[in-house]
Amino acid sequence: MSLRQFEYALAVAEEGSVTAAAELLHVAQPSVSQQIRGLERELGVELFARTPTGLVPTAVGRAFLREAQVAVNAARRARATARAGADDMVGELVVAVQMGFGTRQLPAALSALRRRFPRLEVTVFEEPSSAELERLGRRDVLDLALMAACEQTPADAHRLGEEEFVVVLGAGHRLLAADRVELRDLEREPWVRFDHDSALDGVLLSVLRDNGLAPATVARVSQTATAVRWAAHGLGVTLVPASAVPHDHEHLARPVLPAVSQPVVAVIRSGAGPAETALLELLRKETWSDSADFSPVS
Amino acid sequence: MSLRQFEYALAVAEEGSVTAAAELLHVAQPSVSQQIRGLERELGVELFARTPTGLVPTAVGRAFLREAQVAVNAARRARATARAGADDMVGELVVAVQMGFGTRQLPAALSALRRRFPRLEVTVFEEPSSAELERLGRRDVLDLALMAACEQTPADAHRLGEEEFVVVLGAGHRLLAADRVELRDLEREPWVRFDHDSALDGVLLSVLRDNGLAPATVARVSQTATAVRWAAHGLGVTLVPASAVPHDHEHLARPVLPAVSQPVVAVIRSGAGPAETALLELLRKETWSDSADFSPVS
DNA sequence: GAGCCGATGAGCCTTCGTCAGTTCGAGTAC
DNA sequence: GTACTCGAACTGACGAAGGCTCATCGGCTC
Repeated sequence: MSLRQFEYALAVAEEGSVTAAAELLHVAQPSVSQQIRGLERELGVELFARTPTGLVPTAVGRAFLREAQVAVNAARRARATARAGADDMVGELVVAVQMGFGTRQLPAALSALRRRFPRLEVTVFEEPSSAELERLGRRDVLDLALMAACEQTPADAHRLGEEEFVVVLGAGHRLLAADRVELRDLEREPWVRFDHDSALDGVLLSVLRDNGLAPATVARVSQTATAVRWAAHGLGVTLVPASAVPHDHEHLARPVLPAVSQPVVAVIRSGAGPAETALLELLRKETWSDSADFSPVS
Repeated sequence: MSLRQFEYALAVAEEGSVTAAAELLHVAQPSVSQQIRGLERELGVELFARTPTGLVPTAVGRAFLREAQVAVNAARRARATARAGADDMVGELVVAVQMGFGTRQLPAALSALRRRFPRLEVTVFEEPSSAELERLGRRDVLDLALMAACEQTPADAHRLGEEEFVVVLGAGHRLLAADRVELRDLEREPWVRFDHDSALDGVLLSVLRDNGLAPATVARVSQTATAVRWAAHGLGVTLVPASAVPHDHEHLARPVLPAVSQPVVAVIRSGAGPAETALLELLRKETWSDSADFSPVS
């Protein structure tokens, strides 16, 4: 697969035909046709249905093209970033956070950090997958990564505590009467889940499987704030790290039985400066694993 | 640029040398060296510094590699999505939302939609840029897109209303005493901004420029929930669509003078089914442009 | 001096493009 | 109903460009 193939396929989807796409791309029509065929052959699926008037994306083609668009956009940003030069990077702290983790702890630590380093500038990436964070960390392109520990976590990772998972229910939900929710009581509930292959969706699948359950999916989202908001609206229930629940939704969140939690670690860049090490210390000082807060309130 | 070059560069960053990366990639060492050189030549920048013991990413190289990793990850997901087949797509509604827009309206509309179509499953993408949403819409890979109107908005877009922007201040901030905030009073404030090239960052820059101001950047984030939370913590101030502010943070939000707002439109897929058209009608019924809510509360 | 590293040049193989032509389906005229 | 035309995608041949390996060189460290 190549970016060229992605660009050709996206052009075909947009223009509706190979011929029109070829004109747009300033290549001959057989070139586009061959690239599309080659891509379909490599993947073993039909991305487009052939009609007498042109090509139409299939359902799997559309799903594919959404990701292809992400790849092409990232490549364009990569080029723009490189061309803009390194001037933007001076004095910057680059932090990546696994989605939903440290949602309260990180801003508190950064506030304190800013008092020590008033000119500091922070860029934060919120990643869906701890595997991707591990990869970014290994490639030394981050200053600090905050993630759930997993089998690829390097030995020099700094353990911060535990992040407890809670289920968020809709306002008026019958299970809000109890302090905690038994997982089996969620058997027939529809779920607001996270994107395919994301770590948070993996946690949900793993937890449900261990309790002999299967999720009925009502929605897939990419951000924890969205999942919590949609669950609060009653679209379904969702399982998220406790710190991802805003204060005004805490009354809709309940710990689950059996309890679900994950160890949280920070990985700091080799050769890190004073700001990174100070942030690490400030994160250590934060409170982790605060499930005791999730009792019913008046 | 190609995915192959991205993979080679990421491998070099991870392994620390061309030779080790070549072994990992099962190609000869000159192949990796040439690909890296070709990439640097094409971009006109040095992504790696040469040392006697190997290559080390430069600051611009690290920024580049972060985006390269996003591209490679998206390509991997594209392949996995295609190979998994179309079975996952049956009965699914794919919605893309421009970051920060319709944050309250969409879940309310989806709740009502679910009452009419109980088996409906929704996937939502939250995109940073209206240009990317336009592109996805033109490529017919979405069922419904919700975004700020711009010059590329197609003529058949459905106008829903206005999204008013508000500034979020830290608890105890001096400007909270007033009903509204004059932009010029924010002259020396540090800003929690959004990612480079994102639409929300574009709005901020445009608004400040029009008022003769320049932002002092304290942080860059990708999600509106994060920006609001960090502003509430006092890390800086942030400018977001009003609907992105959760209820428990409304007391920290103020409309700005001169007022900032953007028209919100929905674009529906050609040949859309009953669920899509019903969602559109439900979105029309929601309340847009609710800045009157943002007065001080006891 | 030995070993490790990246870079260079030559040669070979693969990929991508164009060109010419073919096939197929839809629409139109008779 | 048949024949013709048009527009589209696909196929095969050929040439150019890209990517790979192999051999080698230069620089640095120990």
